[in-house]
Amino acid sequence: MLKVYNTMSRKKEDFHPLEKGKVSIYCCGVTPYNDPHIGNARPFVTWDAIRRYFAKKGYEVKYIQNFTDVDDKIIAAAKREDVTWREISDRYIEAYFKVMDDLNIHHADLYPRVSETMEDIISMIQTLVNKGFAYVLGNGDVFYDVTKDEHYGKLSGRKLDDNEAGARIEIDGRKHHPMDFALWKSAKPDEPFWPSPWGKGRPGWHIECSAMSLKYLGEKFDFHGGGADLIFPHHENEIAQSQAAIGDENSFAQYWLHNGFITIDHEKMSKSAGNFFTVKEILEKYSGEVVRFFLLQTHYRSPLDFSEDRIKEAQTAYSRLATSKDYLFDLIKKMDSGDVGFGGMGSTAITVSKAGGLAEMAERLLTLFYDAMDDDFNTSLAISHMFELSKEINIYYNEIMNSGVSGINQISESDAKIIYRVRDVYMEMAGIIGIFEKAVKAVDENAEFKLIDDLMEIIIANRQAAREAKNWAIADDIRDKLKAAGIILEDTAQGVRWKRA
RNA sequence: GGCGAUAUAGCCAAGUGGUAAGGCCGAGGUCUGCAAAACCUCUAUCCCCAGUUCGAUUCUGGGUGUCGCCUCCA
Repeated sequence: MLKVYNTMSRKKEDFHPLEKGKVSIYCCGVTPYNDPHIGNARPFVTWDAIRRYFAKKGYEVKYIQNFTDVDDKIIAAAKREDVTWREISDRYIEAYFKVMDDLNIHHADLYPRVSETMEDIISMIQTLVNKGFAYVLGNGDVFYDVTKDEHYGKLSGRKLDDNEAGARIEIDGRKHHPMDFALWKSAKPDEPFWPSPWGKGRPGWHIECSAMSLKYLGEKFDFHGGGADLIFPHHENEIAQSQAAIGDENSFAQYWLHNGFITIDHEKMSKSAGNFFTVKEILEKYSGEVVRFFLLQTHYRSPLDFSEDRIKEAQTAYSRLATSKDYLFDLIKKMDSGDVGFGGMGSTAITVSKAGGLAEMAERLLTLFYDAMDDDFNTSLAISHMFELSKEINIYYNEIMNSGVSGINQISESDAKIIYRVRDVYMEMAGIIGIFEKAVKAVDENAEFKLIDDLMEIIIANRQAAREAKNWAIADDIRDKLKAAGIILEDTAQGVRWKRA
């Protein structure tokens, strides 16, 4: 049974989908006004792993993620650069996709934008006004009236009176209650605007997510997610306005999931504080898969400190897993190309299966992997099971490579089947974590990679000749130069392996 | 001030009422022309105090530390 931690109840709950076999997810997206930073990446990587997991379990997943493309910060950026707000939002939406693609993040089923959802937003505000949950000021501003909402504060656990004490914001005297929030803002000069029953203006923050999720997922859907800082006020307000508009306090999202923050030197990273790393700059030194792996090595709700040391560590750990993957594919490549002489029926009978234990281990670890994911998507624990399988694969690989006089010629047919199965298990785990996709694809589908593959064979063969002549200077020189070029050679008792750094 | 998290080895990080996964780093070893990779061995009693219990790191209460939200923020 899948359990998820629901912020609403502050505990883990059994997950029951609203509709059998289907999962609907709304994840708060970004306001596209600058390059996404590593903190932005966390929720999207998290949700990507979650939806991959649901898909793997056979659910039909519907995943919606918005772009808040009408916003103060976008307008401000546009003014700074003397371009239109749309240029800014288009530019950074593009930047968003570029970076997320590098992180192997599957695209959402839909990326609604505020600017394209205006009618729905306006009609929702109208409903709230009609029902008496919102009031219109003389200048055309519309506010949500929190005092009309007896359930207000149920997600964040806040009471209306508690919030005033330490609030450092200047209270807008036109509001009926300090916690009232804007649904519609009348346009100031030089600002983009849309016509509405209350005059020219644009939506306030919060209402867009309500309108979009209801439009595309209906009055009830399974998950709503985002960063922990969105709990209040953003999600609180979404709940308030949505449930008020629908008239059902059990409507809207059923499970609220919030990821923890990324910190830099244990301080919260934030754009305003200036202590942030964009994903782009991290990707200059580390692959998207490593960044992704780094994020998933910690449970999504825990805080996560980012630093050069941490990401380096993740890269080393990732390489370890990748080595086992390479071992498996190496074995299979040899088997498929006929380098492996199968023992045939006669010799199979006298060959003790070396892979038997591995097969058992793989199945057990796969089960544990799923158990971990079932426990509130514990990718950290799930990955640890992958490491255990990795070790078993390495042991088997070394054993089989060291067993024959001429390398691997000891694989019985039954063991071969096991190797394929272990490959599938290992790649299934990797597929949920979302790693080993670029490299695998590259070899299969990329002609240039095939070429490099062939070239490497030539280089290695020549270097081997030098080694046989004990010309270590040339052999080492070739290895050093390849390393400088980004290719690592490993001389083993069973032959030479190469991989990209 | 209100609300909410969290405290596990040198570092990172899971987890359980019955003496603690995994990763990184470090030490020694196997293999090896060297290097690398891989493998083997070694490295914790879980912030403090009190309580519940046969037994708590795991539950309860208190304390302390750290972090976050209450203002745009993933």
